Amino acid sequence: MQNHITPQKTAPLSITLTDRLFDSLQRAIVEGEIASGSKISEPELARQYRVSRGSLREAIGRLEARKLVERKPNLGARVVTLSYEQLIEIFQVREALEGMAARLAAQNMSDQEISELQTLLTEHGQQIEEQQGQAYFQKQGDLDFHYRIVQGSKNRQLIGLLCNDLYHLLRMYRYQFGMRSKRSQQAYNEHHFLLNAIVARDAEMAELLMRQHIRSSQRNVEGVFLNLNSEL
Amino acid sequence: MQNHITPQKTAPLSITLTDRLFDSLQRAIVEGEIASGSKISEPELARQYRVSRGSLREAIGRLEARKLVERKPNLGARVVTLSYEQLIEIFQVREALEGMAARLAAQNMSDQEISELQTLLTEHGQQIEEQQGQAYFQKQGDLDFHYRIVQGSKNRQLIGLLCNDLYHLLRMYRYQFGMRSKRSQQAYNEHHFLLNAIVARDAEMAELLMRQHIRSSQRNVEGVFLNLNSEL
DNA sequence: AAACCCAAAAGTGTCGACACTATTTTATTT
DNA sequence: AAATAAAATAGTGTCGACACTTTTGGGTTT
Repeated sequence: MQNHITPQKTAPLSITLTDRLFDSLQRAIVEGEIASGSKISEPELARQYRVSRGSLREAIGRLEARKLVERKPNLGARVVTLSYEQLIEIFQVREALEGMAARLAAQNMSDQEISELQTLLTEHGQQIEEQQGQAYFQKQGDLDFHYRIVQGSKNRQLIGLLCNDLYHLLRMYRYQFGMRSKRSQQAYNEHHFLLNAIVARDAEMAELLMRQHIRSSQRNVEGVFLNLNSEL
Repeated sequence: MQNHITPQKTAPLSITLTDRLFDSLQRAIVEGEIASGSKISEPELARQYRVSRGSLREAIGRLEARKLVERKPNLGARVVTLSYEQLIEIFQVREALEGMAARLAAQNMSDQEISELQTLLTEHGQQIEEQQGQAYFQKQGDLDFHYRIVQGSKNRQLIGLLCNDLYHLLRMYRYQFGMRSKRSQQAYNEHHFLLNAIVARDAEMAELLMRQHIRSSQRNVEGVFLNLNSEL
């Protein structure tokens, strides 16, 4: 029984409701709209999003798989609570995975992709000179750069782990702790070294430099946290 | 408000149906009971397991998150098809993650845990001498050893990624391709070297040895596949 | 007033039914 | 008979309802 009054068949965007719900919720959680550590009430959220509980539960299930919420049987789901310890854990995993990604990228990126990455990095350099202090673009730029290298690894397991699982958690930390680093110039330099290694197809060196880069970023975060604590 | 009459509070057997379903399906898929690459019919499976489709769908959702099945909107879910390329990808991720795990384990394992691991390894050595060729126990032993080191890293992100995501996929390959390695003696030696590094609390060396160990295992698998192809 | 118990309310887990989409089968045209 | 179109079938996506569990609130006892 096809309804011949609905001509919007043109949009095979049959993206499922659960998908959209998942995206919305993920964004809301990452950006702190739904407070970290808060309990998630299924009936309430279902009303709020005008959606049945069934679909909502499937979306929450995915959020759980991405470690954005924790669920206990018969008790419900809570948004994860961020901790300094967990952030360090994430940095350690990133160091391992992105180090490998850089190694593989040095082997597997196409010349085309590499030259695009060079262009991107040049733009970043200009932005840093022009607008000193505006950390917003830098953060985005940093993410872009890392993102491309991960893609360049051509390892789909790796890509999935980093882009689907870890990066969202990391973005959540950035939003909620508002980490504004003053090391954009330093980070830019490190990106440059790393890219040089990739251009030279030096996999070993690429991994080394990526790991140093991430450790450096980690130390920066550690410093911020120490300062924060000393201010209390 | 302690209830001194209900001591069985210790056993919260309220494990949800979806949980059990997920476990059953995961086992069935990993062990090949549900053929790799085959389509999953929700109504059929629901009848088979005497369960409603709703619960089944939640379980399938989790399987998807663990990359054991792939789902396309309105088309349904299929068990992932294993490929040589994907197996190599998994080895690369393992090398990165378990390398880091070994590094952290060298720093964070308790003396108690280390000595237990030494005991375990000694048992493995005896088993190898006693029953040459019985690769079953060796495989299990290898998994035990790696499992403990990952736990020893004390990094919950890392533990989750390896034990919940990757290891099941890896077990699936083992079941379906029946990889029986003839290098149990070699693997045992490598485990021993690695453990020595951990005993010495040499994190750098532990990571290096773990990575070599996994690469060695990877080369073994590559060899098996090449032989397989030359036999066709 | 604090601790305990019990009933009411709210929340989660599970189910069956309906709506819409994709596939297969049947019917029609050339 | 092959190709196309239409109808029937099967499958997935979404929903509302019921069952069971946990929490809440009020009433009783010490």
